[in-house]
This record gives sequence, structure tokens and C-alpha cells, in this order.
Amino acid sequence: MSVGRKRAFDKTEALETAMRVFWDKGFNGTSLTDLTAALGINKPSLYAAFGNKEQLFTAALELYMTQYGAPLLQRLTEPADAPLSERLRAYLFGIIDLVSDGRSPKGCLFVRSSCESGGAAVPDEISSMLQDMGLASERNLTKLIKAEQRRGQLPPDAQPKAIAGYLLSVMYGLSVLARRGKPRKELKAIVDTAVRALPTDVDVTDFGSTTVA
Amino acid sequence: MSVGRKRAFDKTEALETAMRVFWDKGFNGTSLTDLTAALGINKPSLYAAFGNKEQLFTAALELYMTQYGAPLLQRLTEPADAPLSERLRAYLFGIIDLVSDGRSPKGCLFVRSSCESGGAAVPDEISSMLQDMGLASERNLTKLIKAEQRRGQLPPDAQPKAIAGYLLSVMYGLSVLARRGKPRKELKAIVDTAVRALPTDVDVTDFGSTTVA
DNA sequence: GAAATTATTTACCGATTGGTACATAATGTC
DNA sequence: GACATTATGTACCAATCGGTAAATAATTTC
Repeated sequence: MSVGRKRAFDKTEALETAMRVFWDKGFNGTSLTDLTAALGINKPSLYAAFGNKEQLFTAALELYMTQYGAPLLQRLTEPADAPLSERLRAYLFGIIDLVSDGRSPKGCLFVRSSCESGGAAVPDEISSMLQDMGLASERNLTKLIKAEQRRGQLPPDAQPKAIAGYLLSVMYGLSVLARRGKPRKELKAIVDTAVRALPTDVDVTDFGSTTVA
Repeated sequence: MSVGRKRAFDKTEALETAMRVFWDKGFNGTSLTDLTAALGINKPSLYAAFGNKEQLFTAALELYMTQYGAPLLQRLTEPADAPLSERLRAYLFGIIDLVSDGRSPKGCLFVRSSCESGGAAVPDEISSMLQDMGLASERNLTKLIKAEQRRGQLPPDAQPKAIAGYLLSVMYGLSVLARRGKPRKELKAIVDTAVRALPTDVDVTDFGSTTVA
């Protein structure tokens, strides 16, 4: 197999730990000392395994999105026979569980990093990565909303892009409120309000386009 | 009047500039060199005028809230004869103008600072200040919603706390999206969706509590 | 004009930052 | 066991961090 001395730590596990440190302290707020202390390894080992701080952060962010963010997406489509409002509710409840889990830092790593980035305080590569992730998730959500509209889960005059942006806005807001420590129960009440408010589950089967008069 | 050498810079103006640096780079991302460079003064002058970095930040945050945030609040109550939905719309449009103004850093200083704080990466005093501000604005908004409900601008079964949280959530989300550079027009479409969705402006004058059958 | 007071300038402080050179230890190949 | 290869530990680097001591410049009071 591989030649040379074996790594004394689990790389996947170390990345997971690093992710949580960034999640808690942000990119700028996390020092190499924070990382090596949390991972229990020295700097040369960290650099040999992950490159530099910036590369470690991008790897951690990718892990976060694929391991924590992406799995929730299936709640948006399954079960397919459930009304859209219920699937949205399930999805947003999943987001709440993620951003207000007592075992993890409060809030969302992606949201906090997005707020931190943009200026000159964060490397450009990280900023553009966050930008791309944000735009991609927005496109995907818009596409999904459009499909739901075609299925009759939303009125024909609804604007998928605005609705997708609206949902993202609520999601991001939940993350900020969770970071502040807002209790899970209250976050769920917000989601209930946000979902109930949407023009979903209107019965748009065409049983009379002319009003009843 | 005052004795001794006169300050060579305008303190108010300097605080305004410092605020914009923090707004752009965050507390951790802003160095004293960033500040002294932007203000055109050197460190001892900065320390003599504002204390230390932490105190300068809190002063900047307070300026931000009173000068940029607070004035928008009157749109929530005036004109008093306008429907609640229109006032909410006007308020949120004001927020959009604030967080996506080309002449200022994108996003909201309060939101980005809230995301940055909480962990050990930001001094406790700043974190608790942000916490207090957040809770205060939530209380105020809830109180306002309750009053509107009493005036009949919201149905009696609406939950003021959840609605206030919902509005804050949308607001905060808008700030995150604005930070990412989402165009103003799209942000306004989101607000339209968010406000139209609310159960406002329902005519709750009691013209029949029993359904029509 | 002397004294007291306040601001600015220069130069510096110890600590920490992200990052690395180098010697040593452990592993597989031959 | 010799050798190539990879990881670890120590010790270090220049640069920057937040913050300050001390000398000088400007201003009011007397």
C-alpha cells in the first residue's frame, strides 16, 4: 500500500473538528493555535494534511454543505405526494434542528461565513466560493419552485424566483436568530408563520376560471 | 473654553468612518492599522479619543443603530391611517435601501456582527450588547404587532410574537442576501412576497362570526 | 510670557499571527 | 538491514496584532 510513516490521526475526523471550530469562531476568528489545539496535532501535520488555513476552511465548508446542508434537501421533494407546504415545513424544521443543535455551534456556518466575506477581510477565493454556493442553492430552489408550480402546488401567477428568495431569506434569518440563541420552539413558530403565509396548497384545479359572480 | 491643544480631526466624522470600516470588515477582520489608515490619524490619537478597539466598535455600533436603523422605525407607525401591510412594506424597503446602498458596505452591521459574535472570537461585552439590542428590537416589534392586532389590522388569532420573529427573520435574511450582492429589485420582490403573505389587512370588522354555510 | 493642559508624532512593547526548516521517528520496498 | 518515503516534534521565522511610553507641538489660563 502507501509507503512511509502512517498518519497518527484520522483525517476525516480532524476535518470535522476543524469545521466545528470555524463554525464557532469564523474564518478570521479562528487561529492556527485554535485549530491545532482542537485537533490535537501540530502545525506541520496540519499543513501536510490540509495545505494552509484557507484550504482547510474551504474543505471544512464543503464538508459542512455536503454533510449537513445537502441531506436536508430531500425533504423538499419527498414524500412527493405531500403538499408543498408540508415539505417546506419539514425542510425548514430540519434547518432549525441544524442551526440550534445544542451539540454544535449555534447558527449556520454558511450564513456566518457569507456575512464575514465580501470585504477584504477574507481571501477572495473563499468569498467567491461562498458566492457560488449561494447562487447555486438559489437556482436549485427556484427550479424546484417552478416545478411545483407546474404541478399545481402554487398559483400560476406566483413568481418562483421571488418565492425562492423569500424562502432563502427566512432560512438565513432563522440562522441569525438561532445564533443569537432564540429557542427552537420560537423558531418553529416562525416557520409555521412563514409557510402558512405562502400561497401554497391552493386548489388550482381548473374548476372555474371565471369567478362565481 | 476647553484647555489644551485642539483635536486635529472631527471626532464624529472619525467615528462614522470607523463604523464603515467595521461594517465592511467586521470586528475581527478590522485591524488598528485599517482604522488609523481610514481615519488618517495614528494610534495614540485614536486611543485618546475612543479608548480601545472594543470601545470604538461599541460606539460605532451604537451610531449605526441610532443613525441608520432607528430612523426607519417611524415607517412602521406612520402614516397611522395606512394599512399595516403598506407600512411594513415601506419599512422593509427602507431596510433594503440601507443594506444595498452602493455608497456603503453591503449588508447590515448588526447582522454581520451578530453572526460573528457568540463564540470566543469576539469580546463578551460586544456579544452581550448585540444580544441586548436584538432582544430589544424583538420586544418592540412584538409590542407594535400586538397594538396593530388590537386596532384590527391583524386577525385576532394571529400570534404577535411569531409574526414579529417572522419579520425579523425576513429582515435578517435580506441583509445576508444583500451582502452577497443580490440586486435591489430582487430584494424588493422578496419583500413583496413576504408582506403579501401576511394575514394583514383582512377585514375583521365583525360582520358575521358564523360562517355563511 | 510662564504654567498647565491636551493632542500628535515617533518609536517601541510583548504577544500572536500564519507559515516553515530541519532533525527525528515510523513505515513499506527491496 | 539498507533505503526511500512519509509523518511528527521542536524550534524558529518575519509580519502583524492590540496597545503604550515619552517627547514634542499647540492651545487656554493666569
